[in-house]
Amino acid sequence: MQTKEIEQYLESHGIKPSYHRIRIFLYLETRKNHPSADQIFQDLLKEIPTLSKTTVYNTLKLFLEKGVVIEILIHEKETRYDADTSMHGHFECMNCNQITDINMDDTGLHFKKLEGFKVSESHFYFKGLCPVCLGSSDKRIIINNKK
Amino acid sequence: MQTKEIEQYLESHGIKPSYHRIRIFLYLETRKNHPSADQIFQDLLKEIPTLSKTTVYNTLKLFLEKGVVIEILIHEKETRYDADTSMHGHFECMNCNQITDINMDDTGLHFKKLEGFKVSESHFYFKGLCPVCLGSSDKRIIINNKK
DNA sequence: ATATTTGCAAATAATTTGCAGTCGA
DNA sequence: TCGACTGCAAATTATTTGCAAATAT
Repeated sequence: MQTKEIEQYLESHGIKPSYHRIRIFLYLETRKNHPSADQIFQDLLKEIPTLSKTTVYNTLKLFLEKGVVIEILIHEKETRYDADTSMHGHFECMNCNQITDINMDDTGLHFKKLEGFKVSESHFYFKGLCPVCLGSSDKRIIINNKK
Repeated sequence: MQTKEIEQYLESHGIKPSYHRIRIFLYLETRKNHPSADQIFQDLLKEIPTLSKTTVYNTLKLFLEKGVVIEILIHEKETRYDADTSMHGHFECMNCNQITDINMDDTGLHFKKLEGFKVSESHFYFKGLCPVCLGSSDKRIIINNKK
């Protein structure tokens, strides 16, 4: 997305497109790295030295309320964020902690409506070892990196 | 499960069945209420006044490592625990915060293996309103209780 | 000029850790 | 007796809050 598009996208969701908001959304949009609030803060701080962590938290909270990002509750310690709000799953590598998008069609996953419930969010995630860490010839990193 | 069975179950998973460990496992087993560490602590404190929260945390960590409980990462604030380690989903009501087990067969959910990944855990959860809160004639509680 | 956005510093809350006392085989 | 289990208190860490300063319309 271009900056112009992001402005429109945010506005269409009732978010005034301030400079910091655009930059944070752009970050999520382009990196697609499912970062924590702190990762966003640390990375953007290099480019925007005046940025404060409170603003990151404020912005993420607003984005969440307005539905332009979703929370990924996959890591015990910290919430991760995703600007892709379409239905998809996630995989967290227990070795490198990278989070990968999982296309639902690829998994063949589907489910019917839950009787009697009003479902507003559906999430699914997996944990294990990603192809990169699996393929590593040095298996020690898998053991040593254990949290 | 009887206390005797729990002792055997814990031992078979490499856990020495101390009094507190048995009581905590029994709590999870019988209530099936997907509690937080604090909920377990508060409830058991009434019956075991000498219990400390550290012991609850220690025990849950051990249970997790030994695979007799799973973590439910569905609530942003706190980790919930489940002694049912079989594959099943969860539903968190955004009104009453109750967590309900979802039988995978009921949802028709299934998925094929993820190519190239070594999957050791699969989780899925839903959020929305449960039948009880949906059926309530006083809709205000749904609005007022909003976190 | 007026409402919104930002940011510092302090507060909160879940969880972890260090360490000493206690208990059970 | 000896190592495992327990628990207090302090530390850590992610997140939130109060409020004042900066900014935008």
